Amino acid sequence: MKFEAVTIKDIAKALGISTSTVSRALRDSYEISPETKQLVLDCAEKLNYRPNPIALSLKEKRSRSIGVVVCEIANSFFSQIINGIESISYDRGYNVIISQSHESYEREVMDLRYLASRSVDGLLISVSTETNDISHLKALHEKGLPIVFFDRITEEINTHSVIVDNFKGAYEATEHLVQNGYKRIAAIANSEFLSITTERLAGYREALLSNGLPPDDAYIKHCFYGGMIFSEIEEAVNRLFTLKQKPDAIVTMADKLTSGCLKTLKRRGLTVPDDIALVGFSNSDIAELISPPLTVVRQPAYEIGRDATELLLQLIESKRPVKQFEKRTLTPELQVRESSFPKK
Amino acid sequence: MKFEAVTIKDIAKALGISTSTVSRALRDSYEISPETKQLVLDCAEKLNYRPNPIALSLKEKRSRSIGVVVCEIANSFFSQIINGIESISYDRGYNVIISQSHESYEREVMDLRYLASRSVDGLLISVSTETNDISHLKALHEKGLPIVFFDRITEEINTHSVIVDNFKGAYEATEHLVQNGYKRIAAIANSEFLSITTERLAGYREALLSNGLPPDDAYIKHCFYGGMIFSEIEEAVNRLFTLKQKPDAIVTMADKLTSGCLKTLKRRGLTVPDDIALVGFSNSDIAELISPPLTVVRQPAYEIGRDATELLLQLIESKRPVKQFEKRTLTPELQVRESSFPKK
DNA sequence: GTGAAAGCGCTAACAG
DNA sequence: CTGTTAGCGCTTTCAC
Repeated sequence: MKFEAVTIKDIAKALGISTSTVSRALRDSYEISPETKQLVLDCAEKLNYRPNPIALSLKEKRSRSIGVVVCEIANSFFSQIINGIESISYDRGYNVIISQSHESYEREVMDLRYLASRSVDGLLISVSTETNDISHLKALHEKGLPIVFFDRITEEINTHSVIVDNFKGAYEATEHLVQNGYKRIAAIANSEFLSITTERLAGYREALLSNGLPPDDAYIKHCFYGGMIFSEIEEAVNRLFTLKQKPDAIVTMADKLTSGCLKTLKRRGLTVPDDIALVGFSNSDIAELISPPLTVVRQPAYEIGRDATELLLQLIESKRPVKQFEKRTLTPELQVRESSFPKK
Repeated sequence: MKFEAVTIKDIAKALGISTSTVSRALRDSYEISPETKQLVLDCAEKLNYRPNPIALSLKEKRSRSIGVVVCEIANSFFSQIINGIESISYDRGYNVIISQSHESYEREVMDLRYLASRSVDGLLISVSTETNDISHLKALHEKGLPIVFFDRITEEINTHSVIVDNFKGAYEATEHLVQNGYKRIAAIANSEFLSITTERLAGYREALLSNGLPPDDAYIKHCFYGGMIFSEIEEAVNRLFTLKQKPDAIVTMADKLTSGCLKTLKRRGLTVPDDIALVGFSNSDIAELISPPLTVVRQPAYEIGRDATELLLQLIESKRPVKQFEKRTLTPELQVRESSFPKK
């Protein structure tokens, strides 16, 4: 059930010339006479000739496709990133093959195996929250597969990466709460080894410290599965409320955690920000429609995708091995709304 | 900058046998002696041999990839669909190449040309809101490209399609409003020629009629760009408020329109549902967190993607031309929340 | 039971 | 300026 495509051979036959002449004419080679060129071009047009990318890939030993691994497509932050990835790849004639890890290390390893078997020319990845051991990535990298990390990166592999200033994002969110009169600010983050966790918690701690509030680890909760299991977030929140000194504000360090946390607070019948304030990393387009309108740290997701793709294509298309790597850091934005209004 | 892959040739050389023997051994052909087979298998294992999918594609004249065209990835409904598409394709060893039309007809045509040039084995598409003329799709279909439509379908091409019962979804949403005491129920929909528009508006009209409320076209507004331009929705809403008899409720017929409409209502300082009630098609995971919690028609998006992919792979892998086509209709669910609470 | 050779669509080195 | 040929990795007749 597949339609027969027109090949270079058909053109050659139609014109009574050799395939190589056709090939050269199509690529506008200087060796071909203008007349022949025109003839070939016209014929190609007439027969509606389309070069077969697979044959080209086989020849050039490149697939013109890149692999993308994210935890979840149906997450505003990542779908916006994919949007950015897609826009650049499309322009440059690359396919994008998307895989989801669903925050599972095991699934991530499988995804990578799959992408490698589809011989992608390069890889864009934000590791799963479960991923601590990155030997699967190292192996690919050592074999020469160009990789660019974004969002959740690793220092263990020397290559380009694109992130936002996570420290700053969390710092500003936390300091904003302090300035609005909140004193016992808790944090809910992903697993401990994730780069975004470390960086964001560092910003959070520093903001507390420089505002004279000693950070207390009892106020920091981790979600090992990144909130893929709702009960995980629920439990983290509930735990915070068992403390003698209940928190009066929470900073959530990722999209999924932000919505999950708010959901939990509501189910507990708490009013935000009167009972407890909330600021979270979130790229939801409807943060302003939420009740209460959410104060968020919003990341330039489209730009992250775009930049990561540009860097990756640069690696892929570079003639000589790239030795200098760039860690591009974009700036997140704190969007203040009601969920963090000054404490009464 | 690409790593050299192990080929069948390397194995042959290492073992001092021919490539055809290796090929046959790997495919477990009956013609090869068990000993040779084992030898080859072991060697392949040792060298970490991976078949080159591109070479296979060239030979088999199939790419093992399918193209997907949606208006926008960063839209809950579509990202959930893609999630479903991805899960099936992954299991069956197919790549998914995603393109976005951004609700532009022109862009859709370009996407299709691109996908065709990448020689996808099949196509999953939900047409853009601008798409009225589908000759570009017809051309591909006639050439033999298997196509499955989902969500926004067309009757002009005889093939499988997967939708939800749009009539029912809109009917229930509208009737629910009527039962809660609303009398002047407006509708905001996509462009007129879209299948979802026709079907949903039919359900809306029928619900009004069978409840003794004559439908009035002045209460129906279309967004030609599907709300990709926010001002479009804003204007639609504003127009409704210029009517002598202002509406007391709105039904929005798509995700983007729902959030856009609510945003507009809020900016106008209106309270939902006291000033005006709202029910909309939406697959947002945080509909319950919105202020007020939104009554929505939720579609089984993951299942739509899953079913559409199954049907497509069925077409692709079918030995004989398929003549019988299925229009699979899933059931949407009305989730009642505050935004449509009984009129006071 | 195994090997040699052709061919998928295309490019490129080598001849004229 | 154009044609011949080989080869990318793999499968598959066709010989032996």
